[in-house]
Amino acid sequence: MPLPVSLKNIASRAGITKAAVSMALRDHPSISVARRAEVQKLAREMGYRPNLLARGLVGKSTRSIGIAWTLGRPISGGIVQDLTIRLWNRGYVTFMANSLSDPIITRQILSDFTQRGVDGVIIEAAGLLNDPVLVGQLKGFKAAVALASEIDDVPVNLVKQVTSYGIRQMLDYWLATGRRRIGFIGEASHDKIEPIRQKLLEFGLPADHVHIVDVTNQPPTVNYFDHYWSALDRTFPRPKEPFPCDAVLCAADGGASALLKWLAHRGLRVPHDVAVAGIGDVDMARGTTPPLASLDRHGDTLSETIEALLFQRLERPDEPVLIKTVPTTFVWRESAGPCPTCLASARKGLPCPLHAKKVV
Amino acid sequence: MPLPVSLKNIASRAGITKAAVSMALRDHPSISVARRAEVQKLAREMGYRPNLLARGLVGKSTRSIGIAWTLGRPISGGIVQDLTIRLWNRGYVTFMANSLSDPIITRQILSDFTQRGVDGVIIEAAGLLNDPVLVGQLKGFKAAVALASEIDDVPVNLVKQVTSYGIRQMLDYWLATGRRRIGFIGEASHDKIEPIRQKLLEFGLPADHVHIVDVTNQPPTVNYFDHYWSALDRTFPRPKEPFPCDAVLCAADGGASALLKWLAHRGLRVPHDVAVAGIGDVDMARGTTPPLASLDRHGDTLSETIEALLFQRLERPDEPVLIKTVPTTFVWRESAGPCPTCLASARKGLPCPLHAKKVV
DNA sequence: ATGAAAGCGCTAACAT
DNA sequence: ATGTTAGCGCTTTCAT
Repeated sequence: MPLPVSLKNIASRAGITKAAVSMALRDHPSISVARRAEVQKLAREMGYRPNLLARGLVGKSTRSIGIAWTLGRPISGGIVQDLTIRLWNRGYVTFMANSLSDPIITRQILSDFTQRGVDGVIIEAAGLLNDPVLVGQLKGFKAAVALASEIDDVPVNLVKQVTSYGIRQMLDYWLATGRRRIGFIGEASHDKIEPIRQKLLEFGLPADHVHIVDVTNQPPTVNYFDHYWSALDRTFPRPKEPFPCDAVLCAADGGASALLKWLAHRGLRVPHDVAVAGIGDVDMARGTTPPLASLDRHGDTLSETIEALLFQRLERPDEPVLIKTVPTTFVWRESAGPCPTCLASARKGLPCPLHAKKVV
Repeated sequence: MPLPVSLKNIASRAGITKAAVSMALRDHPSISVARRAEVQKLAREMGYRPNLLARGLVGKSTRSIGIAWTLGRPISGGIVQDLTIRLWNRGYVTFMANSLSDPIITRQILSDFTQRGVDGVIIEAAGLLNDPVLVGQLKGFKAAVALASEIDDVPVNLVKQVTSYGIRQMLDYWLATGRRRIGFIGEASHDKIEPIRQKLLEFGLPADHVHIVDVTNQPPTVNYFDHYWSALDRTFPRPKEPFPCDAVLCAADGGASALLKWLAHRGLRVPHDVAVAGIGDVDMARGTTPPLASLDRHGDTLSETIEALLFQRLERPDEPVLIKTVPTTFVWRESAGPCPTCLASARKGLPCPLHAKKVV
């Protein structure tokens, strides 16, 4: 293996100082154009690769970004991958660490990132932004972007996933199609439960009409199917008792697919007896029976926005912090009930443009 | 934000050299025990955090590992997440880069990793190990581990995923249950097609009896469902023509779930007319109708093995390179055909211990 | 325009 | 035993 060639090596070969070489390579005007070309050619021939550790030590940028994320969840996983590509295309390399949604671990991660001189951090901050220490750490970076769903008044660039948006769409549809006993399975976070309550109130229904199965998804959870299935068996141990809901939102598509099976197993028909929807809109949501309605988180928009806010801050550090919102949207499929387009068309006495034969 | 405190700051406060401080903090015997305690206390009070860039520049370790992976595929994604955690627990931080399975990009990534002085690299090397330049780069790291499925004679630690193992299990089962017209959908790589051919020959069937729909999964593919569905429509445009296979293996579970739907759409029953299996064994494989048989890649074993090989090399660099293999295993579910345990029991004239009522 | 000197924060090799 | 000097590879500043 060829040992690394440094500026000093080039300098001695060229008969000048390493400082001059450094400047020549970066086209500094202090070096004559002829010299520059000469040095650059030499560097290329010798296979010079700058030591990024040394450059980062003295320079103002390490061209690296730290990402602290709760890895392992199918939904947000794609965002991280996408971000990695986007950053690489901008000439930045990514430090990745699994925050496990834990404030202590996240503090350590951010501390490590600081010690490594990253230019910026991206943090998935579900609930973490309540920790003042953590927020203080974030402010220490040249640029920081948080992905959150609730907090507003935080002194860092924020991309806010408005989960409630899609949930409201979904509830409008469910309530309009006669569903009244709404259920929720998953981590019962504020941003998911509250919009349900609100919609119920809006329709003149009691807000405590939400049946919640609070399945805390410990971060390393991969198998949502079994996780939800056992939670359902635990919560509804008696097969003879009637199921209390006529529409259930699940916080994960994998869990929703479990619910579909579980309901069938109990002799309940979807969507006739119980409507079901998930969150995440993974590809296999199309592959369940019936196809699973879901909430699209718009991961592509999310990562695009995160990238934009990060570099906005990196390039113009003095401008005030920004908050951008990205909605979720309701993706209808059969598991949720009758096709909304069919319904709308039927109301006008027309056949459905999508399902001409299936007018309801 | 508190500006970073360096060894120099501590040194001037303590009235000694920064070198002495450095040694005191690391309990070097050259420093009197009393002084060590004194300096360590001072450092703690001042909130000293070593600059890892500087330490890496001079020291022999940056306590960082680079991962070059084809991100975005649901199967291998979990491995990366798991590795990130494992490395963090060992005190290492992870550089993550998306190789997109492209040799040129991967070369750049490895080059960048070198310039940043990583202690080791982990590379998902499907097909990449044929590139001699790339292998040369790998040898330049103190430790390198490659995850591959085919290559054997490569001078780096290798974790070999033996896909063929599970495929052979599956074909034994399919051929034993009377399936003869085997199909494959996905990227028709050697390690997947060859074991199918071999098994056919073993059973005295022509090896060209494999019907291949070569769906190249460009790396950023996320939506396997639609991808496979359109490939199926393209390959079999005429609904009236009989489907040529009685058993089909799909390279991705998401794609397999599309096949299930597509077959139903064509009026074919699964598993009666056509048996179906996927690869990856994602949680939602349990949620299709019928439940989807699959190949378990044993991601946990995979990442555990990668970790072991990496640190084995890091700690004992002089020992010869190792190759460890991890099999895939066939996970039976209804989509593949009748329950193997039922079959085995029936052969002995006993009821199936798993499905007592469903003896076939 | 050109080049030499200083220093980033740290640790290993040297003195005393 | 106790601590200082030298130097990692790079860039910025200062003098010519």
